[in-house]
Amino acid sequence: MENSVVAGVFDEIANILDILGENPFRIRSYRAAARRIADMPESVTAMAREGRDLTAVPGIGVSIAEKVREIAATGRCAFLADLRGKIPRGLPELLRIEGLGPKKVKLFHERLGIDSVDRLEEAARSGALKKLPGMGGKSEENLLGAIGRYRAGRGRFTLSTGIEYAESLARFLREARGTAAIEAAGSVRRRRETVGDLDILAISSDGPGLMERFFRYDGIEERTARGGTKSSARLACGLNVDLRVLEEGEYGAALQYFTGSKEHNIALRGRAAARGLKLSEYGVFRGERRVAGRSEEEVYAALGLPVIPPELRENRGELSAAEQGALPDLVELRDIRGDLQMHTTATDGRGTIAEMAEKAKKLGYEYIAITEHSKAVRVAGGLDAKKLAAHLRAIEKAAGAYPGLRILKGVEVDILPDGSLDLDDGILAECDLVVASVHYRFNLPEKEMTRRIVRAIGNRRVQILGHPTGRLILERPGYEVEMEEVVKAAKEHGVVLEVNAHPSRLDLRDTHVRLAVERGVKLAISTDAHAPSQLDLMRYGVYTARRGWAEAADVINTFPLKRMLAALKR
DNA sequence: GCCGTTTTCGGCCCGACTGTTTTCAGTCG
Repeated sequence: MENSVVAGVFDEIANILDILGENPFRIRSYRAAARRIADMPESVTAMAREGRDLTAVPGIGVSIAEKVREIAATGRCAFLADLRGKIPRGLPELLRIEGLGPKKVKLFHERLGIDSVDRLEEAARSGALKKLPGMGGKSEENLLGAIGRYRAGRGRFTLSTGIEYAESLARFLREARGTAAIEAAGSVRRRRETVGDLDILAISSDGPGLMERFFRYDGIEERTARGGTKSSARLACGLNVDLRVLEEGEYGAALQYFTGSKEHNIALRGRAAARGLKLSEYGVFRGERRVAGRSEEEVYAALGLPVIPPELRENRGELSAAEQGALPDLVELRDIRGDLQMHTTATDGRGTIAEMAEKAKKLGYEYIAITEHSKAVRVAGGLDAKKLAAHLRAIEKAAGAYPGLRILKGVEVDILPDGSLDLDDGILAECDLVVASVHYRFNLPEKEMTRRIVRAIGNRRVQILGHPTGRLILERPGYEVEMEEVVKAAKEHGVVLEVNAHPSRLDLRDTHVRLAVERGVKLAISTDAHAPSQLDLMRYGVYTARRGWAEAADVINTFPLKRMLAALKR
């Protein structure tokens, strides 16, 4: 069973306990455990079945370990079933509406019998809500807006959307007079796969002027707050942006604080407290005196640590690694020497071989691989053996025009439902590079899907496993597969796992990258480009690899050609 | 519910903002 499912159980428990008005610390424990489990690279139910000690996992104690074992054994959780009976089915969903927390959900239900988004909207429209204590016309109005946004599913955005707006806003604001620093913090800076909003921090000698300019930004739809140090707005795309103007002496502390993650900050604050210090967004304090805050270097140094790269700040062991001087030397975009998955007009790509090669040259690459779909992918016009053979010759011919760039003759062959490949051995043997991927029959039971992929990995022609879970961020979850088994098989057969750099895929995801790195399995960061411009998406794959603690040595397309080819051998 | 070089009991991060108040509750990050 996927960890996200187990995490979902504990999140739901937390939500219901929250509405019931339970002890907030007990609720926090369930949420912390849920988050911890979702982040674990190993399958927690598998650990339970193997009889391993789950209480060794931080955040999991006797009670939650017991529930995990129950879920692993029976697929259900009696405690949750019991809780569900205590409140109407629709209440937990209401918590997902912006500005609505457990107290109000409870109040609305007790006083007006509201148990669904529809009934909530009705009550808001009829003016019934504003008569309740603590509510008023403004609250009602805001709630209606939030319901609309919730319905539009505008909650989160892909990292690329977040980064594009963050960079555009920063460029725009940098032009304001008196702006000394401008930077996006938050999940964008940590390069999380999705972002909920933007936190932009600034130092300015003219705060009001900067706020003024902020509200003149083109994409702004609505001003939602305006204060001396903080203003907020919602962009037309639905993204919320906070702009904070800070003093020089607190900028580093604020950058650290607003970059998060929350979990990293909590751990860091605990570390501060243990040293008789207090850490807040205003600095590191000993008593009343600020001892650090100007820069992140200063803040971390005051706590006896080197600066931790933002991508690692998830409280997944980065603090102890930093303490021991064992932080990884993370892979960087400039380490990348080539791109090992892309498509051309021969199938569903929108660039010719020559156009892809031109773009690769501009990026300074030493090599690329053209990896066309195989015939099972009908919608993409996948190639059969005969057409692929012709295409391989076309690649050879085109390659002559690019002496400094090695163009590998590749294929992205489909993994059929039984784990066999869509093309036979003869034609695969003619390719320099075989990437194998799943493109249909996603709904196999986990065991079968795992068998399917593991069998493909066992095929001696396969060198890279493409987008290993098949997910599309914010659109569909990946297929159910035991990643532990996949990584194990990859290790055994010397198969490389792809980190697909497309912002909607980022697959392997960060926690799976970490698992692969820990097990010594090599990675390839590939854009899967379907147009020349998409070769620029490489940065997102690098971010994801960094979030998984990958170093250049873990990523084969940071190697020079000869060494890269050697790494593909199996 | 979790956790422990001060604790196996008694803590658990902490401050800003909003909308409602007449000193604060709820939500958010």
